[in-house]
Amino acid sequence: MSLRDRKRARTRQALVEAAAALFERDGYDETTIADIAAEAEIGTRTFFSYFASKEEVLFPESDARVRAAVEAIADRQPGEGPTEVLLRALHKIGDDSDDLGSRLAALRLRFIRDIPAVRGRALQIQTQAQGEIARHLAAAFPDQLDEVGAAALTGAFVGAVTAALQVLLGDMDRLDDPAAVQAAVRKATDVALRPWAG
Amino acid sequence: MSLRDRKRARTRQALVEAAAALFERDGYDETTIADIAAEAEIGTRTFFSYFASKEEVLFPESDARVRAAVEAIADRQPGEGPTEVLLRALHKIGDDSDDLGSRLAALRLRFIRDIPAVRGRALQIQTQAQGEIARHLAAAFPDQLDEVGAAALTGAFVGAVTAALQVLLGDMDRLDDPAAVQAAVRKATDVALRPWAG
DNA sequence: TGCAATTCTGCATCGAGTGCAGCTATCGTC
DNA sequence: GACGATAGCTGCACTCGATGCAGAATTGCA
Repeated sequence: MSLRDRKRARTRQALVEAAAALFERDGYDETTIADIAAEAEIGTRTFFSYFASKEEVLFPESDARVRAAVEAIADRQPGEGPTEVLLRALHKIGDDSDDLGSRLAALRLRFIRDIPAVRGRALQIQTQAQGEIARHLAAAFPDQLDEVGAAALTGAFVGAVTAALQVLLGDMDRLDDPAAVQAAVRKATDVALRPWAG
Repeated sequence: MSLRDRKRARTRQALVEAAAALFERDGYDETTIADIAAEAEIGTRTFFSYFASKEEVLFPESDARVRAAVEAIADRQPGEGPTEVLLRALHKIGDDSDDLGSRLAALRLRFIRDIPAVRGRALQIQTQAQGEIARHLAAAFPDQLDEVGAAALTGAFVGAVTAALQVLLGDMDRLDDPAAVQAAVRKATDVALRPWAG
């Protein structure tokens, strides 16, 4: 890893932390990109060479969950069918929401709930992730699933979990309590996926 | 209905049609709100007293589908369970996509696919609709469903249909062919809801 | 050390969206 | 039909997100 790359990674991290701090202190709308860039000690213009928009800085690891799911699909046992594999993949995602304790994760949840632009971006990321998972699932079970069937199955699972989670988190006041959020995630996956578990 | 209201409705309609015409001719990004307002012969500032954002003008009847679904839930037969009612509601929505033949509907589909901001807004509208349907469903079956369960069930159905439809429309080049789109919608609902139909 | 390739940065610009203040048109009443 | 009251329309100024561009600064490599 060259000096350039290391420096770039450090600057990126600094931007995420600066944004988190300012968002936390002043709120999302009240924080401008110029503020964030200044806090991270870079030029305003340079922000956009790290993140394409203001929302992106809230989702710096947006493909981690897809990787986890793809991994779970690849690790399938000989006897497993598509449903079991997908269930395992989603449970895995739910379990190792590694960064859930971070400041950024709490902010993200709050802003997804409160700021339309952030909610829209989150939904887009989720839709894209869902599509990629579906394609991997279809590729893993070519004789049991076509593209459309895999998308429908994945959409059903993800849609159920997301909707349940939304209700559970919707009337929670302390989104910054990792244990409570983790419990909600677990309950959502349990409730949503129960129909298929048996 | 007063003169004021009629005039307002007419202006609103004029804005939708002006936007459709300009979007069709020049594309979404290339059309400014000032253009749309000028075409509809109102001041630029006035646009925002009819639509809160540029995307909104593409979704002028965003609550029609929710109304249809709520109606279907209200019309339930004595013997029906939540699943059957919800299936009927979603099929009804899929069937009477009344405006599907319109210029605006074709544009909307294309822009949902191509323009991130529009896609984000569409996903938000869908999420909200889904939530309202779930609440009505929970209210209709208070002893069989709680809020979370109703959300999960609705999310599973809507998620499945949406994901299937996305694949089917994704590699379609003529989104302005109402028959083809209608066929895709029908196929998506069939494929996605088949697991529950039996 | 010096050259080439990236990266950073300020500047100018555009468009979306908001607050405000004044004007115009409609409504209900006399 | 005239009248204030109310709601809607409009231009203006402004903020902020986002992009293109060109020059300065930094890093990689010979």
